[in-house]
Amino acid sequence: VTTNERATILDVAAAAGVSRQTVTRAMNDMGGISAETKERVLAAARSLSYRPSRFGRGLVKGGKHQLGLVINDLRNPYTPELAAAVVREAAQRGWDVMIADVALGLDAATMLGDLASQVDVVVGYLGDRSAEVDELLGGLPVVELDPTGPLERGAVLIDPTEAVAELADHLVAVGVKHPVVLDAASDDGPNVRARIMVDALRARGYLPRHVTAADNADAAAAEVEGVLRSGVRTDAFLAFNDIMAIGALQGCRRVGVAVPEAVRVVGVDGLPLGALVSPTLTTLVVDVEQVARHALDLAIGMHDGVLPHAGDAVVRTVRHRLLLRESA
Amino acid sequence: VTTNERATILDVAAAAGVSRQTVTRAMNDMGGISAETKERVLAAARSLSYRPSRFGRGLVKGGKHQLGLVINDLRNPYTPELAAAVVREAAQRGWDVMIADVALGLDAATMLGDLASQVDVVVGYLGDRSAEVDELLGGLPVVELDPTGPLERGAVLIDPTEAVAELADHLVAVGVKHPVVLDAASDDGPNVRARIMVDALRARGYLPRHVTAADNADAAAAEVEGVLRSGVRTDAFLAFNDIMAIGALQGCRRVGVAVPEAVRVVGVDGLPLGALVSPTLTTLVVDVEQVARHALDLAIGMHDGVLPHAGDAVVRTVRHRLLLRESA
DNA sequence: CTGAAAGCGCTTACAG
DNA sequence: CTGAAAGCGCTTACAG
Repeated sequence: VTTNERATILDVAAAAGVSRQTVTRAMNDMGGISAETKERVLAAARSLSYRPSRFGRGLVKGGKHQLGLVINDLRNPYTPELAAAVVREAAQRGWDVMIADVALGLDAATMLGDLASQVDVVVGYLGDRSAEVDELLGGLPVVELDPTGPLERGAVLIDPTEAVAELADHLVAVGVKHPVVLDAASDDGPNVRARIMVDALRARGYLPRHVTAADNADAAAAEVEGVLRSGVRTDAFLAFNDIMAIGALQGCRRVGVAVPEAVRVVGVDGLPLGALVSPTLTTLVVDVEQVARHALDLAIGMHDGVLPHAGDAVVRTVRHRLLLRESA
Repeated sequence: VTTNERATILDVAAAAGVSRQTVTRAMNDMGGISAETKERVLAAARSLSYRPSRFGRGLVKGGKHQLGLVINDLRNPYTPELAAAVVREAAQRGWDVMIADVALGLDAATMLGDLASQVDVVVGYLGDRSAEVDELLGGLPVVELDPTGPLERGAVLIDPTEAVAELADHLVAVGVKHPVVLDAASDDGPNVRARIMVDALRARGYLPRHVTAADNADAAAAEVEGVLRSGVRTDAFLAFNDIMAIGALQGCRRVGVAVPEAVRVVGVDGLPLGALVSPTLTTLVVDVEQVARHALDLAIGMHDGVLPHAGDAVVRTVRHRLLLRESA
């Protein structure tokens, strides 16, 4: 029988002239089967391109748990750091992870709904989709990473407050007078992190400027170049993240301004990349391993019913850490 | 009935006092059900934390196809570029992708065997695991990316030959006299790509040195520093990849050697990162989108039986492209 | 609008 | 060493 359909265990059994459970024994190296029969069955399986259905098998054997990781763009250097940490942490606990990259230009709602039907829990950056997520994910345990909206479910907060305070003290100590906060442009006004920076600087007597650029190195470089050429005195840039900080480094270079001598530059994230540029980048490091650990703790806890996964939010907090390198 | 087991459709049916297919109707927004009943069922489902089994559903509905992506380390900057391209390409064709990172320190054999039972095809970097893969993956269609061993299955080759020739011509044109090939250290001797570089240089009358360092920026920087301080005349480094090239840039900086004036540096991969360093990095770009497209073509072709997936190797080739920037 | 029956593809006891 | 039966959790016709 040559059809376009995928072969099933019964097809193999028929082709080999045995029963289905003999096929199971052969396919799964189970013993209780003669070498000769086994060979015949495997040959039949091969010739039919037979592969056990993961659904049939999963239904009876249970299958491994699957975690859905929602991310925003794998090409944003921070993302793979986080994804790698989640994948590793999950693997250690015997969970598989399935990645949905929402920045793919495909319909995000469809992707999430689709993911929901494949996995047991969801972890990730929901951003402004946070609201619609509950419907799409239909009661699935969800752990939101660094949520921007209200806390309605499991969440891992990433809190820069203390590291920013430490950074501000450092800037005071090295004599910075005119810092600028270089924020990522957003429709909703200043990002929380930028506000925290501004507040910390104000608390120390500064009158920081707040400028914005698109969240990439080129735009940041252009903005920094503009600020430096504008004639307004500036001796430090606190960037929204490392990529923008690296753009700031480029901007300084173009204008011929020395970092850190004339202008100091600080990023956020702690990407390995920051150690590869020159001058090396001072930054507020996120411990992604810790983020991943908390996320998995919460997700699995909710999945197992140890933690509530509706109503009250269960929250863990990870704090940034100031890493002084050459640029500030 | 409060047990630790996961609720099934029958539990919900019982709790709501309806039949199982009424539960199906409620859960799947199917109509043919009164608003009142639906609400009662959904409430029961909620209170039992009921979620349809993906196996039960998949068995009858078929489920989306899943592609297993085997990669070596998400934190290696090239990897997420590739992974993002594969995820996007797969999403466009309606396939889900599941990632197995073999560099996780977990048992690779277990991971692969595990992956095999979850997916319909496998795509990825098998490296020296290539040999054992057939057993682990049990007849699954496999597309190997940039294989190092013999071609035994689907494969996407990434061929630098032409770009290296072009690069060598360029080096001649700009007056390079003493190029060094900076290879990634390996137990099996020089990498193929390094050999191609050496050959191309020799063909143009050079007597290139071949040095090695561990495949990371720090090791490359140290090696380059050593070469430069050794007194042996050197005016170009052809690195195994961009990360090592960026290390070479650091090495030159430490010794106080100007790039590209005194020494030229070239990488391979075409990472976005190369545009962020100073000087910007000349490199041999891999078109990861194209790699992903070919990989999916082959994988899906093999899966659908259009392409053979045993015996003859089905191969596609992607060529590097020389991208001249500041460093060479 | 609701329910009884059949079946998706597999594995796990249980017989022989 | 091999096979007949039951069942995993769901959905899809088919009746009513």
